[in-house]
Amino acid sequence: MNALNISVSAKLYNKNPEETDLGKRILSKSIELMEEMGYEHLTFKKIGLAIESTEASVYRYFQNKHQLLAYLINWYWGWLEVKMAQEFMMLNSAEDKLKRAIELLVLPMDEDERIPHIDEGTLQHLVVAEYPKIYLTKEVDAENEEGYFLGYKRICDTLGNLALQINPDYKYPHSLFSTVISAAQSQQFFTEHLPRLSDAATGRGAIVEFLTEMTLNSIQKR
Amino acid sequence: MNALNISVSAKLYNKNPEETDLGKRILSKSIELMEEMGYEHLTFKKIGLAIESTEASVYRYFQNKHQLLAYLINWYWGWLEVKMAQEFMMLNSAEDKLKRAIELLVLPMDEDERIPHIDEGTLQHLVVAEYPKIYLTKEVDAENEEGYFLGYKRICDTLGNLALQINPDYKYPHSLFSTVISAAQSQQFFTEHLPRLSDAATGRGAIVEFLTEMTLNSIQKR
DNA sequence: CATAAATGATAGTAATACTATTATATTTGC
DNA sequence: GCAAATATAATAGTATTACTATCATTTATG
Repeated sequence: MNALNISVSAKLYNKNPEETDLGKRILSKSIELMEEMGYEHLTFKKIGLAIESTEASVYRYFQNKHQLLAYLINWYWGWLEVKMAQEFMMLNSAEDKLKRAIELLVLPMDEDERIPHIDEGTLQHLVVAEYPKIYLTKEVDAENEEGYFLGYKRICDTLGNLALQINPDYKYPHSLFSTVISAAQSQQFFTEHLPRLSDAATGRGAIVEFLTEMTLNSIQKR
Repeated sequence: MNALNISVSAKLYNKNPEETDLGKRILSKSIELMEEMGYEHLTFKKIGLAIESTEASVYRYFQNKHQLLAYLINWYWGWLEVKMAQEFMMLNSAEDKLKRAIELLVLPMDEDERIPHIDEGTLQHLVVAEYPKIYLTKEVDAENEEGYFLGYKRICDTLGNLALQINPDYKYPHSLFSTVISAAQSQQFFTEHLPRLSDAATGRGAIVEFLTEMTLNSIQKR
C-alpha cells in the first residue's frame, strides 16, 4: 500500500480501486483518457481497451461513468485537504492560510510520487473542466445523501472557519468559499478557453491575486 | 410576430424556431421538459411526442440537444440584457445599476406576456441547473467561434463597464462579473440542493445581499 | 492442493442519437 | 385558383452507448 492514502467514501465505487493493481490502472488511465477526450466522449469500453482489459472489468469497480467521475473528483478534494493541512502547519495567521489555500486551488500541482498511479496535475485540470457535472443532475439530492459531495463541503467549511477567525461576524462564509472555489476553477477554464470572461491573460498569478483580493475584501471588518 | 423579439445568433439553430408555430411549441415544451427531467434525460423523441409531432421535426430546427440548450441559454441572456437596459434607464448611478442587475440575476422572474411561448421563470431555473454544460465540453473552442457564448460575454462586459465607472482602476472587471454571474446561478442551486454550501437558508434575498457586498467591496477604491 | 475470488472473453438487450425516404399537408407565387 | 415549393408527418434503419449476463480461465488464499 501507499505511504499516503486518500480516503474516498465507499459509496463512490463498487469495489475499491485503490486495493488492486487493475483498479489503479483504471484510475490512472481514466484520468488520462478523460482529460484527453472529455467526459462526454469517454466510455467504459475505451477504458477497458486502454488498460488491456474489458468493459466488464471496469463495471466491476464503478457502476457507471458518473460514479467514476465523482470518485476522481472526491479523491482530488481529499488530496487537496491533505495538502492544505500540511501547508497550514507552517503558517501562523488565518490570512496567510487563506492566501496559501487560494494558491493551492489555482497554481499547477506537482506530481506526488508517493501516489504513482494518480497524476495530480492532470487530475486538477480535469476537475477544472468537469467538476460541475457531478452535481448538476436530477440525481443530486439522492447522491448528496450518499456523500458524493463531501470532499467539496469539507474544504468549504475549513476555509469558512479561517474567515471567521479573521472576522467572526462575517455572515456568508459558506457562500463565499463555495464561490471562491468554483471561481478558482472557472477562471482557469475561462483563461484557457473564453478569455473575454477573465482578466488573467498574464497567467494564473493574476487569478490568485483576483481571488485573494476578493476574499479578503469580503471578510474584512469595517 | 411578437412585440418584443430576442435575437439569437443563427448559428444556434438549423431553422429559426421563432418563425413558426411548430418552432415555438418546440421551445415552449423543451423548456418545460428539460426543467422537469433534466438535460441528460431529455431526448428529441420525447420532445417530438410532447409537441404531438416527431423526432425528425425537432431535428429540422436544432442539430442536437446541445445546440437546443445553447439556444435557450442565449435566449435567456439576451432577454436579461433587454430587462437590464429597461431598468437601467430609471437609475442614475452605476452602483444602483449594479445592485439592480444582481437582483435581476437572482430574484424570481415574472412571465413576460409579450412572449407567451417562453416561460421566463422556468427558463431561469433551467439556466441555473444547466448553464455550465454548454461550455464545459471539448467543443468549447469551436463553439466559441460560432458565438455560442456571446450572450454571457455581453452581460459580463456591461456589468464590468459599470464597475469601471465606479473605479476606473479596478483590475479585474471581467473576472469579477463572470464570477458574480456564475455565483448568482450556483448559489441558487446550492440553496436548493446543497445548503451546506451557502448561507442563504432565508432565501434569495440573502444571495442578493452576499453578492452585492462582495461586488461592491471588490471594486471600491481604497 | 482445494476453494474462492478476480478477471477475461463474449454475447446480448434496450435506448439513444441520429439519417434517410416517402407521403401528405400547407403555404406562396403567379 | 392552381402549380410549385416548402414544411411536416410517418416510418424505417444504423451505429453507438450503457449496460447485464454467462461462462471459462487465471490468480490469490487458507
